[in-house]
Amino acid sequence: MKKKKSDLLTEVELEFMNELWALGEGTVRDVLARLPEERNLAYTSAATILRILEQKEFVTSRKEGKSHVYIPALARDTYQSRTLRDLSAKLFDGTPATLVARLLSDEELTEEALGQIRALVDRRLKNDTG
Amino acid sequence: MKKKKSDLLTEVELEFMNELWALGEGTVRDVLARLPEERNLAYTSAATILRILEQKEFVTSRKEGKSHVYIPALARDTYQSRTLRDLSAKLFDGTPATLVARLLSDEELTEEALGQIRALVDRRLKNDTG
DNA sequence: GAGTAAATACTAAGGTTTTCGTTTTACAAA
DNA sequence: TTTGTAAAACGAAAACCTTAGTATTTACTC
Repeated sequence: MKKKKSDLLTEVELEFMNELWALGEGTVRDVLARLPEERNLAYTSAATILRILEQKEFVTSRKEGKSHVYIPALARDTYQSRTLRDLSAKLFDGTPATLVARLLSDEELTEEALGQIRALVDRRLKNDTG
Repeated sequence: MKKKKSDLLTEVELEFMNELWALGEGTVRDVLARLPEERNLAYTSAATILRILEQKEFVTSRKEGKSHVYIPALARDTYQSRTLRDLSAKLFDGTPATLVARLLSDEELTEEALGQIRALVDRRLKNDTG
């Protein structure tokens, strides 16, 4: 029983997954096209990263013409939750309230964001009765 | 202008910083003693990690007897904020409300945690008027 | 079926992280 | 002053991440 490798994406893997999530699915070229101009990544590098993502089972692929089309194997939501749980455990003593407290204490938080957050909490509390 | 160097702690670095934050300050042996039994890390490994943390300026140190005492160079709060800003940018489209939404959607969130979060938001909103 | 353009597979270099053995240094005890 | 012990400094191996060049395969065209 070898225990799992961390379940979390590396920096570049996340960069690619974000594009795939935005696209729904896509080829190497599709993903590459979405990266910022100044990124200047070789086609083969992009192909390697997607191959690794497939190997790690973050994406699947199907053959279409001569290309592979890559499809996220987990939803962005799911990965967001996983990341937050991990972060909460490692840096916030496992108490999500501390995490929110820190987020709220950020000076740069806009009024709008604050309002949205309050609405979210209210809604969640309402739906919870029962 | 090579600069860069993401400002963020690696996995093991964070593990060590957490112990230093809890201790206030400490020697290699102090930190090592706080790690879980099964961690089984060699003294020299721990010393190396602290040396790296010092080199990256996450900690400072002073000499005391024959040992070095390591002191966090940034507060945990500060690092928590930094991490959340980074995560928000990379995985939540830069909108903290999305992050909170995901956090709230976690099934395992307790009633207590939920209440605490609401209280935090309320307090923040009150203090903001004016 | 052969040629060709595009895609994938293979491989590897260079960087960082994690780990620890060996050597050097500093303090203290005899 | 010599010697013993604990810590620090050094160096380096192993694992993993990022990038990309070269080789091979694929599928479409004539």
